[in-house]
Amino acid sequence: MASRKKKTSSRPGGEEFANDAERSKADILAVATEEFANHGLSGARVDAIAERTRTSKRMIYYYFKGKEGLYRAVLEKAYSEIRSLDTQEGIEEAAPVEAIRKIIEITFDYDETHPHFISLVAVENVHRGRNIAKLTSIKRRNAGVIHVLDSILKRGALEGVFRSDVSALDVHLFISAFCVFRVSNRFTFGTIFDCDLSDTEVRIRHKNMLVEAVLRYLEPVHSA
Amino acid sequence: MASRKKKTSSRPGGEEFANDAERSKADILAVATEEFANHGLSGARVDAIAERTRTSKRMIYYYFKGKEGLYRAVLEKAYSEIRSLDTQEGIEEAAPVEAIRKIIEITFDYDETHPHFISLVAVENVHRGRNIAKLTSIKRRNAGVIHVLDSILKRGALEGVFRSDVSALDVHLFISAFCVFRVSNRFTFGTIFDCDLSDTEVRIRHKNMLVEAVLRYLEPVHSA
Amino acid sequence: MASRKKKTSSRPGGEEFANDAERSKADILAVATEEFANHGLSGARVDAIAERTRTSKRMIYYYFKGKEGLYRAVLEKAYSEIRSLDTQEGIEEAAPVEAIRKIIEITFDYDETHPHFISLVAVENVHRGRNIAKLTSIKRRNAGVIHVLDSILKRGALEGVFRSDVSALDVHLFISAFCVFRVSNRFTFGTIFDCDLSDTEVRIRHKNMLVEAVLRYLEPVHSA
Amino acid sequence: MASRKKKTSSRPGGEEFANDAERSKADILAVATEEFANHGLSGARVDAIAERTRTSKRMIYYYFKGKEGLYRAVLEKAYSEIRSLDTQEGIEEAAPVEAIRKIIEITFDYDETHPHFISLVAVENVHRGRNIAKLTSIKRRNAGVIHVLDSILKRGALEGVFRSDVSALDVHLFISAFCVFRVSNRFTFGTIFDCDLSDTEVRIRHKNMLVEAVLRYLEPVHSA
DNA sequence: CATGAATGAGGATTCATTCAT
DNA sequence: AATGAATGAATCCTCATTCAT
Repeated sequence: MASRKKKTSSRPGGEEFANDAERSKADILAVATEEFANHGLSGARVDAIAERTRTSKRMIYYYFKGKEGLYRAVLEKAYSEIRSLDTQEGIEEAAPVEAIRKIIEITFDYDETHPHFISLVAVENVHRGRNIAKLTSIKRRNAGVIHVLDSILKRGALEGVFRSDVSALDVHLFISAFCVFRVSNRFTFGTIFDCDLSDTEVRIRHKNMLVEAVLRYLEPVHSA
Repeated sequence: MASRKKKTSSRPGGEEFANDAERSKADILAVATEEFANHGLSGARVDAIAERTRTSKRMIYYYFKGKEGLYRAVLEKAYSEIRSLDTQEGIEEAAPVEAIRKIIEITFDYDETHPHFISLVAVENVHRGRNIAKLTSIKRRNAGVIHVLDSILKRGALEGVFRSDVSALDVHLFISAFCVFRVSNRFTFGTIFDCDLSDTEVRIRHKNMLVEAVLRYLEPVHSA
Repeated sequence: MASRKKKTSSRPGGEEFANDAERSKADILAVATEEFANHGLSGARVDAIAERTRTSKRMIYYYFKGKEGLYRAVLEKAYSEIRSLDTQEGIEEAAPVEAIRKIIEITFDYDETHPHFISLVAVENVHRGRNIAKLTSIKRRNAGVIHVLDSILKRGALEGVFRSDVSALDVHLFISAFCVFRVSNRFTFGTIFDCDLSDTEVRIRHKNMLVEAVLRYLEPVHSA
Repeated sequence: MASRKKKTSSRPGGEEFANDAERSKADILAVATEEFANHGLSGARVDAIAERTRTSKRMIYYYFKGKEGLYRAVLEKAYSEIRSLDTQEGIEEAAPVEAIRKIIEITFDYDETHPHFISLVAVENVHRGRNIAKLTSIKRRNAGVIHVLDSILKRGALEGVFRSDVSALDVHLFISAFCVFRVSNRFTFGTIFDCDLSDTEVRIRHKNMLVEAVLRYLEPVHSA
């Protein structure tokens, strides 16, 4: 994956690609991500992907073995690009309530700005998660959120601001459900209820709504 | 007069199909629903559908014009089968809190027991809602929930048990997001976080969680 | 396989094909036989076969599922066309020596006039008989020769004109080896030894040679 | 002077290769022999050959120009390895009958132990001997058998133990046919007649059978 | 209203080979 | 004398659809 010797690298250490091969691969992956997100696994056309690429169809097979290999690479890349919450500055140190708010906002904004990723996940679920099951790297990386959430919840419980009977996994599910659904189902929901979920005002309202809902849910049981 | 077992309808008015044509159509639709849900729009094979059917491939074209027509019919049927909340007895009359609980439980259970429907909606969203936009009947039927919710929310606000600054649409989105996500993303979520969302215990916990979260969210703003 | 209803048959009961489907299949098989015989299994091109056919490439897949299916059909047909010695008139009744002579001549002439069949068998052996193993019909049909030979050898032994210590299978192998080799290896043998095995004079000489060799071999052990 | 382990030849005159180049060539040829024998000319894959080799695919092109060049080199090597009967000690001096027996046994054993060679010859015949025709060296080398056989036959005729009306070429064909066929057609013959021609007992029986058949055939015409 | 046979157009993949160094 | 990366040109195959009855 990393560059080895080629001297076509622009600047060592920069964001640029080490060489043409890496650049080509990235080019193919970018196009393929869109195609798979917009047409599904079977609906995406290798020809169509190749045509929108700087390279040829042959290269897709050279680099990714086949359509399915490309799809898996796309899936892996999409999942790997999620900036883990672990690395987000300030979350671990912030007050529990603020940390939760921050996590929700990051999640909400990420999903909002990465509809292709959301689509890809939908596609993968239609295919019963067959491919993601084979990509063990994804598992390790993404399960990290749970630990972060867990420590915040525990801290909040100790401080008396959160109830102590909720699991991090459930909270994550709760947050994800809302953030993902808004994006994944924007077309059917928008059509049926004549609304535009991508509208800025709506987006802000929904983000606040989720924050409020989660925080209220996490509040310790009201003393009578 | 060349058909063989024409007009085998048992009794008009019963659950039975009016005739073989209707029975064949329903047969095709049932199989197609599964295939489209499990393989997506492009992934589903007309041959595969025909093979699992009592009738022949030719009939699919006869009844539904083509693959896309069949897909639309499947989509329409899936949406039409959602028992509208309007018709659910007791909801309109129940106390607001109970009505909300009831609505959530019905929604939760419906999605839980209709994964094909959830899949189909996911498929349709991958295709940007292109087809559902053409099926106006769906719009009319499904928008009904909003009215029911709206009247409950209004009633709750009047009675002082609900805050008055939330829209029915947002509450519906909130509820749907959770219920749908649990089903639509069960494979990726289950794989990444090593959990089984279809587990009975988990299901009950989640259902209660949603009820509690929504009701807490709807509570009037706490007086300081 | 047999005609069912189509009325395109020229004359019922004649050598003609029952309908277009059968005619097309036979057409494809004839061309494919040549292509597989001349280029091998991998060397034969589906496109090339289709082009020399009255039908299209698509039909090959329709009728024979794929290239391998076509190859197997070709193999089966080639083997099925060997007129079994059982049905040859006069052999069972003839004097043992004459029967053997007749069998050799029939075998020799058949192989001589069916180089494509010989080639096909060579191709199949290069592929370790993988396909013929699956065509059980061939086995049944062709093993018949052994019974005929066996009864002749037994009769000859009883009459005292043949020795009794040779098996029908070995005699068949002996005869086949010579007849097949002359055809299967005609190119390498012809090139290396600068001779033309298809020359009429040579062919006659070889046929007589084989007859004489087999009959001498079958002679009862010379009393000293 | 850029090569790494150049000129590693151990001792001139030994069995070792003169250098790495020769060793690489031999390595490629050995692998290619198997691949061409087992999959035919078109069926053999350059990639597959390269993969099983110590060197890279590029070397095949470097040394042999291309797939066909490699095939020809394989063919040439296979034919060149046949130890000419000329060099077999004792044959020319032995009594005619013994010489014939010896020749048959050598031929029989060689073919039996070199199935890849037999396969290669079959492959070459499927391709109508196109390539062998271009390899004149093969012709010179292999035609030697005929001279040896011829002198033995002549000697036998003079001594009165052989008839004088048979040509060396025909006898060679006769012997080769049996020996080659047993190996080349072992799969189809074995499958159809449910027998294993590689069985030791069968092999011995067949070898004796051929010796006896040839010698009986060569016997002077029986006086009445 | 019903159907088995046929098919054009396009889709995924593989092949032997060459390029740049 | 040696090589890893790249590729144009086929090649096999599948798909939704229509035809003829």
